[in-house]
Amino acid sequence: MNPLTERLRGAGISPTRQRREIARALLARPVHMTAEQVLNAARVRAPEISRATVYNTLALFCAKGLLRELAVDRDRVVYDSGLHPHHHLIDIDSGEVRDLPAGPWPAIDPAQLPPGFELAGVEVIVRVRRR
Amino acid sequence: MNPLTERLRGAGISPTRQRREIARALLARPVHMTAEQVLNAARVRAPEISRATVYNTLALFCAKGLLRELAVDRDRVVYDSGLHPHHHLIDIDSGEVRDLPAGPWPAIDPAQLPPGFELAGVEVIVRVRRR
DNA sequence: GTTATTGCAAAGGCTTTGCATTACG
DNA sequence: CGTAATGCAAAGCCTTTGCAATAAC
Repeated sequence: MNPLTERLRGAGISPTRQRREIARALLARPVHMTAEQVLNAARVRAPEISRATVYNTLALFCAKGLLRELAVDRDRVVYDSGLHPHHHLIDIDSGEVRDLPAGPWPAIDPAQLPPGFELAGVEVIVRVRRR
Repeated sequence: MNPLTERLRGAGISPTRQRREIARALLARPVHMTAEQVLNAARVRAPEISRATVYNTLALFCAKGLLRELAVDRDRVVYDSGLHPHHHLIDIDSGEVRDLPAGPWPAIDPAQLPPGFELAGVEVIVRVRRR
């Protein structure tokens, strides 16, 4: 039926009304959104949704691999629904995030890691400012 | 005289007692420290130093280019006194930060940036976990 | 009917602010 | 002396938590 609902089910997540609205805002296409933006977007169709539910759901989606959390800087966190390997270009003044193809940087060779560690992820952030 | 004091002067920073203690903790060698760690370290020799002063001073040192602020994740920020180009390896469980040589990643070609933007910095974070 | 999910409001943690006091040149 | 820096406590912001009400299966 609804592909988003199926995606939630596939990830082992009960597709409640609130979660479906959050998924609609976030998972329909690759986007970068703050928690507040997600709340506002979800409230368009589900006005009663609470901050707590948004935060719970964002953490749940991250844990299930539907989202990535991206620490833009000390006080900006965005949730990224682009699942393909990619990096980020960030306007340091506005906080706007844009995707970069993962191409320019080689993958990490796991053998180069310190002994006893395994790779959990690589994050590349290119910060720019308007000239 | 004192090389750290001279460095502060060279950066256009009045070397007050508190700032000298913060510089001693942070700038004497390349380290990664949280604001709280800086406060504790500075209080060893300047017990009256306040959180507000530490935060003010960290922001000042960053603005003057003596430090870089590194957003490890949503709730971990460290200040990095390593000034040479380098990237970071982070234990996602402990938050421990280690430097990586900048080598494996080529420098960004400024011509590749979107028009109207200039490069402000590149951050590479390799996240690992204990196996 | 049970169990999971939600909403609310309060609590939390870290950072910033306002302002009087103190140190500095 | 005049300006800049500091300390304190309060305020802020975003996020999490506790718990009763609600919805899902």
